[in-house]
Amino acid sequence: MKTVGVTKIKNIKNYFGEKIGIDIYYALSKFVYTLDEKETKLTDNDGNPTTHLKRIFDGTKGLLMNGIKPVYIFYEQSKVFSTCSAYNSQIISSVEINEIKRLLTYLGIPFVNSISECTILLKTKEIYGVATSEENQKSFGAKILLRDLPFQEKTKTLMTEVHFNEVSSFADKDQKIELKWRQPDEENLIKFLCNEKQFNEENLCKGIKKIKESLIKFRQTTLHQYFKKGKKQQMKK
DNA sequence: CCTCTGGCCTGAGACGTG
DNA sequence: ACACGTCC
DNA sequence: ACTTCAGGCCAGAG
Repeated sequence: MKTVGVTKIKNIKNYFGEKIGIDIYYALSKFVYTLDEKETKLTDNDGNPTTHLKRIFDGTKGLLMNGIKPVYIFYEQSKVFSTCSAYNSQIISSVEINEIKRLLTYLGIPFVNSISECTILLKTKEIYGVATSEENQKSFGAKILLRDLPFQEKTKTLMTEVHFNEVSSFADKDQKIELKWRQPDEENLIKFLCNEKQFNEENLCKGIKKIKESLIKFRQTTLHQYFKKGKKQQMKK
């Protein structure tokens, strides 16, 4: 499919403190697909896959370390056109989805459970843009699609935005959803990932430490961020 | 002679270690 | 730099 | 809408 939107490439540094929505299937797509193809599948002791948990933990860590605040968008996979369909020939099971929600809760990362909530977040400028497939852009109500997200903690410096004029979803003006990014719940993370899912505790704690350091960085620059936002709003007028 | 852009094609993870 | 093994 | 995304390569334009 040909891109209808206008593409802009920006340095990741420009997104510091930015809140963005991420289609959960978009976040999972590549990683789950390629890893599950391999012989060395990642599983817990019962043989249940754990690739989805590793992806979301590592990916979220990477985003936070790059200064981006994610909110994950959950929805019925059949509700929209085949999101990332080539990768997602496999349907992510509801068990895995619920495990991811549990993980996000312990991580202190917000998520919403429907496309309409995503639309509200965009309408109220609670989030800047959404990472999803181009097919879903209109129904999500996203004028800005995000690409090349830094799910890894290193190497990436550039991120792509695709701007669109049209959306097909509209939210009620009065509705508002408040998002909160909390401190990770270390105890429950260890219980869940290490005791139940056989993650290496040392590695996990290192990861949690990096997430906490990122959150401190956010707090330190709150004032700067506030100023930046004000400036942006002025420019729009 | 360049630099840049766009179209076409292709392959598909992240990270640490040696 | 590159190739390879691990991650769970 | 109905096989995606992103990066590399190369031809053609400016």
